[in-house]
Amino acid sequence: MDLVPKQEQHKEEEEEKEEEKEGMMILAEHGSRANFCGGGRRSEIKEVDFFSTGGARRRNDGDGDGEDGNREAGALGRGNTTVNTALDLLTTAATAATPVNGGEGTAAGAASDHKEAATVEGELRQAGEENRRLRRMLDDLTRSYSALYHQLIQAQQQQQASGAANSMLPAAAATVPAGLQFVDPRMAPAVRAPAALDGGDRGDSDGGSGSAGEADRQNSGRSARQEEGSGTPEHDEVSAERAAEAPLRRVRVSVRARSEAPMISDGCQWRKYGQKMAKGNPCPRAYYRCTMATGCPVRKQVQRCAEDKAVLITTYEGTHNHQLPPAAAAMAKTTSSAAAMLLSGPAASRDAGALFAGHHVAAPLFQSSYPYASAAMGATLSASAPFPTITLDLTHPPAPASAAAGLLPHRPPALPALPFPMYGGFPAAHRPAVPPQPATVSVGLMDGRNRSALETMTAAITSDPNFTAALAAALSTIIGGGAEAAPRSGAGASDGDGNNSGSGGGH
DNA sequence: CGTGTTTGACCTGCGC
DNA sequence: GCGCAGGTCAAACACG
Repeated sequence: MDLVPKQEQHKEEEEEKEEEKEGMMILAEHGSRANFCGGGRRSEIKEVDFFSTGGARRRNDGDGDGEDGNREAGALGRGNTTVNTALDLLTTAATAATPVNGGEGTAAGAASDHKEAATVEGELRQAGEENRRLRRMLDDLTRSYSALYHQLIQAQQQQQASGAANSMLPAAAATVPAGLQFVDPRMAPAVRAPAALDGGDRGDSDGGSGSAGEADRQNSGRSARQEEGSGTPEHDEVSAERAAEAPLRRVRVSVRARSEAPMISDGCQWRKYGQKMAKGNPCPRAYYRCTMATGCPVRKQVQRCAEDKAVLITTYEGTHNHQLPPAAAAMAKTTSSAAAMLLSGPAASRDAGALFAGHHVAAPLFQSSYPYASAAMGATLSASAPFPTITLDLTHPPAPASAAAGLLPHRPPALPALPFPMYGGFPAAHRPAVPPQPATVSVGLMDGRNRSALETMTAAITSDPNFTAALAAALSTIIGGGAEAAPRSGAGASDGDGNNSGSGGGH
């Protein structure tokens, strides 16, 4: 009901944001304007909308080389796949804090604005150069990946040819190499699972109607349990089937990011429905459900990391049964891609579960199966969680994919901590190829605690070309697989801080 | 007054 | 069977 006016309001805010996006990165660098410690419940800056989709274009436009941002992003993809991995960081706070042109009229103010504009322009040029460098690096990585992939396929074919009669090999391993799974998750039995996370697909296919209830039943723990409780014979088959699918359906995507804000923004509207103290963590865990549509089963948990309270852990579960705003869709793409990577290797997932059960470590599954994705995205798999959970760690620059594959020479690991890594080269590329633990402390952003969430988040994402590369790779696994049409998944990142105008949640 | 948050109670699964 | 922990519900409360 209230969605319409709120959306309109949101639209207006977005327009304002559009105007201010250009300066976001610079603002982040300057840092001082972002106020993440708002006091009021409503006025507090709670969101870090780091998956908004328009800013890169603006920045690229500002680059002045006449190159369209979309084209730039398109270069990230290979062939016909256009993957816009541009990640924008913006906060409502920063937006609000950004001075609005006009109104002041004082000469000093005008001079100051002019000076700032010049500074911004310079920064934008630097950003443009950085973008070009990133693109080149991405191209290199992509080429290297393609070469390796083809080698893998050839090796696989040779293996199959030589060992065709050898039935000792597990079928999956013999026919679907991990790399292939990554490249084309559709070939894996669990392919539907990522689609399950991808609410957008369904929403597009059936308009999101009619499936909401089912999705809710599928994703609501309580409802699912109640449903499974009916033990009629004819339910047994279904139950068994559901039992088999349940783990896939319950896949969760967790996003770790440094943020002072109580929640990170993903463009979705959330309503808090519970809060619990989790064992082993002094910080409470908040439970949110999506309120963008009635009965949307998507839920998320927000909790601060026990080891580092500056790290915000957002876990998404479920499938949106409605259209998502661009920002949310972008985030959804990311998380659904991550889920796709996780689910495209069911055998690997099980292996990981067996190998790492109870240890809560990053399963090296991704290092083995998805060297690029894992190394680049910092994607880790937690086997200790009740459900398969893939974690996208944005708290520190992930290991370089190319380095992980031994494609690029290692560089000295120690680099001076830059105030804003985005403009300081690629610190991420200098990190060890394989992080020892997922919970390892950020290197490049080690001193980011004192920085605003915007700055750290921005740095975490934008400074890391491998992250975007991995996103491109991950998205490419979805694109063409039916998820491309409008990949929206239950991943959003955030927002909720109370500004949500909930339409009433799922009950 | 409508909407969202808080918070204690309740339910369920799991391990011992 | 019991206790613990995770997850959810819903009444009470707060806010605009």
